Amino acid sequence: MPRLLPSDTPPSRSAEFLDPEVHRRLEAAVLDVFSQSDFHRANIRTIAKMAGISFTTIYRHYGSKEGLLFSFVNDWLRGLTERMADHLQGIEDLKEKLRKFFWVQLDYYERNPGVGRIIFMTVPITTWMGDKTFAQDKMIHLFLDTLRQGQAAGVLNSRVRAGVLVDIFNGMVQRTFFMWVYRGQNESLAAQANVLFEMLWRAIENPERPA
Amino acid sequence: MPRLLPSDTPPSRSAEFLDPEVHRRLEAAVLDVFSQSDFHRANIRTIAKMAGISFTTIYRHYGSKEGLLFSFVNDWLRGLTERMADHLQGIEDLKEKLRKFFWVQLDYYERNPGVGRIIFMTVPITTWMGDKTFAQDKMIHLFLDTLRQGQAAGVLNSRVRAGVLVDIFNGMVQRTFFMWVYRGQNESLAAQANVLFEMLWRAIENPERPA
Amino acid sequence: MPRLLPSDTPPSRSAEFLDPEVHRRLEAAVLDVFSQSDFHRANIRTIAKMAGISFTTIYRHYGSKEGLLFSFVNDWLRGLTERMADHLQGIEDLKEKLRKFFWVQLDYYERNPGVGRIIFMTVPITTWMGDKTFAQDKMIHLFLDTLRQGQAAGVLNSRVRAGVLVDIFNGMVQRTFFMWVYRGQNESLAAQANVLFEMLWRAIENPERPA
Amino acid sequence: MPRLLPSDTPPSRSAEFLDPEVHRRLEAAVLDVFSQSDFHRANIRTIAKMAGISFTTIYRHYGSKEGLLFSFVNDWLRGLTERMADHLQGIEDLKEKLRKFFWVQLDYYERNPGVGRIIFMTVPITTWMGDKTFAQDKMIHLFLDTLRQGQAAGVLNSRVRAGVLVDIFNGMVQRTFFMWVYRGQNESLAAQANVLFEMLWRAIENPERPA
DNA sequence: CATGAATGAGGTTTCATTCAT
DNA sequence: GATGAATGAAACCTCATTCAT
Repeated sequence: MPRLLPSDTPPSRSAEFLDPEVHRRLEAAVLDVFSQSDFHRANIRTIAKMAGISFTTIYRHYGSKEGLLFSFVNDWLRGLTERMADHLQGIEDLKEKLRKFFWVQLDYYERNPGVGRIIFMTVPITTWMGDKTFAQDKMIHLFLDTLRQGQAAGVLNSRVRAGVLVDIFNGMVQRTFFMWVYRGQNESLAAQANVLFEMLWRAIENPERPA
Repeated sequence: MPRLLPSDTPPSRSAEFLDPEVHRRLEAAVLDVFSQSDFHRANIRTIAKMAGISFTTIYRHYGSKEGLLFSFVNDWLRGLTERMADHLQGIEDLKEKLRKFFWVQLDYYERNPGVGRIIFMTVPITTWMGDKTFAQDKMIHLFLDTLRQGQAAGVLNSRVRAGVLVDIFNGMVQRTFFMWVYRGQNESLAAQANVLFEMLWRAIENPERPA
Repeated sequence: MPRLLPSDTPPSRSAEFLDPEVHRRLEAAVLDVFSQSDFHRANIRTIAKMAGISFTTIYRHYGSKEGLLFSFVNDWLRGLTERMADHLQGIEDLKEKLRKFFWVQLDYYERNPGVGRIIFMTVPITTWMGDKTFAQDKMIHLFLDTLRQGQAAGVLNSRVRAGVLVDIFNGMVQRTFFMWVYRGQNESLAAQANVLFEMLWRAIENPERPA
Repeated sequence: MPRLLPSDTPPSRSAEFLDPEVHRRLEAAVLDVFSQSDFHRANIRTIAKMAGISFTTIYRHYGSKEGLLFSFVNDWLRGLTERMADHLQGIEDLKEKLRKFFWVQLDYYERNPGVGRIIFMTVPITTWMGDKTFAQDKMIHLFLDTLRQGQAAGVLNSRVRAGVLVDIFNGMVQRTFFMWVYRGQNESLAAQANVLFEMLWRAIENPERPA
């Protein structure tokens, strides 16, 4: 069964030696605090107290407030990426692949709204740009390859770079998640995946392709 | 000719009585500092020095760091909204209207990349949610009405709420702007408007409509 | 009839040209604010508002917060001095003179507790030392002469400088006033004058004098 | 030998955990700054610099400018009280007890003129009234009891409350100290104790007592 | 190693005082 | 001359980060 919860994945970076139980408590605290308050309002001492450790310990393991957040976000996104890879297995059809790609993301953020809030809402994008691993997002690269193949095969619109197709996808994920939160998280997010994906698909498919 | 530069629009809030020249310098400083650094790194004292005024004066007029930023962003967005209204005049065709809507935004942010950086990149979305005027964005409401009419007329996809169409539009604007900056602001942003809009259009148009 | 109320005396310094009615309101405000709060907590803007004038006007007339206070305290003390001179007239006996001297002060501060609070309680002594007129207190000089005559005549203790006798007198006035306020201003201050003065008298009279 | 210098007594309040050496430097700085300038002119940052610590540390330990001053004044006065208790031991005669009481104070303030300046000159009395420990001055209470016993025994004037006798004493101490400073701290203050005390004694002794 | 104390930066607030109208 | 805006200083407060034990 695929990994869903962040704590199922081992910590990255220097956190290797943090006691697993402590690591779990710290993760919960990070998720809670950073998802509830803007990055600059989030207080490391509060996080430390919630995790039952001293804030100095956090510093020794993660170096800085950003380091702490980046480490956990990487864990979380790795979890998402692994699940994505797992889900994409055995799907041959490009459209179905992309549909799945879209659905897995919405489903993940619906199950982990705190993670979504952190990535899309409480932390400014420029902060992510300071994270080296941000640019190396494996998921994106896998996705890009798929899209390029689709363009080469004439299925997808090839008038634009594949990156643009990614942008459309991601813009949709981000905006959809944000508005879902903004409007109160009422309906299911994943349940909207199909109708949204169909629109997305029409956006990126090759308009000249013979139907 | 339409208003393009932020300073062309009168200040909002309590800034009414700030000397126009000082207001212009302050605007330049706010634009500079907030677009270069994350919100929490932006330093009010630096802004005051750049604007050649005392930082107490800023506080008396704007009340807080957020107040300062919100005030100018409101000015800027009002400028964008006015320009938008100006440009949309006389366009009857729905598709052309939406195309214009998309283009004006990309063009605006290309000309005012600092404003775009502030709105989309350096300030977390949750901070904007604290701004009362954020939700009252007139531009969005105008846009929503147009989209609803399009749905009613069977031109646009009516399986989703009009809000979703807005989300797709805005997600595209935001993501496109961000990636444009991220990739170095090389090509013209507005120049991509048409090809991107065509994709957008296919995403939102009514798929069952007889062609 | 002797001058009792501060406003009966004309303003000093540069305040000559302040409208008499404004001057009266300003005096009331100064008395109120400086007697209720420590010097550094007293707020010039509050005073100005209470007096119905702009704080800038105060600055033009009095130059500074200290200048404002000094000016009125001088007016008030001049009133006390004049009344003192008035009362001492026609008293030949040294002891009766000193008794009167003591009584007039207690009586004055009982009637003008705000003035007493300002002089003895809310303003640090060092602040008074910055007031040129402080050292030139005419009342003290008149008093000193009287005491010196008493020493020369063998009536008062001449083992100490006359200044010391003044200190004992003033220390008693100040401490008595302060404790009267501290204990709630219950009994009459002037009513205690006689019993206190008798003690004072025994302190300063020449112990070797044949009874 | 009795404790004389302020730093010989342990710190009060939250300062328990301040490094002793730092505490000593801070005490010196507080003594210096607050004795030279009026309370409202005293600058915490200057004090911090002089003490070689960060001004945040001062705030964490003392909470406010007043808290800082109150803490040290309490230390100092505790030192005086202890020395007083030490000196009064073994004195049976009331007059000698009071003489000692007077002398110890003058001697203390002569050795610690900065403390005297702070208590009597640079800080307004009303500020002390905000200090809870001000009213609980143990020294005063010890003294009061002694005076009451003297009144009961018919040695001291019992026409006035014992509190009045304290007032006379304290008024004399305060005024004597102030004028000593005002006149340039030339002669020894303690050396004047005896002649002043004899005057004081005549003021408070029972005038009807058979000699 | 883990911890709490100290630090420095900077947001916020209040005011006496000065500037410009 | 009278006024309000602007200034600069400093108290106050919080926090990320570093230091020392």
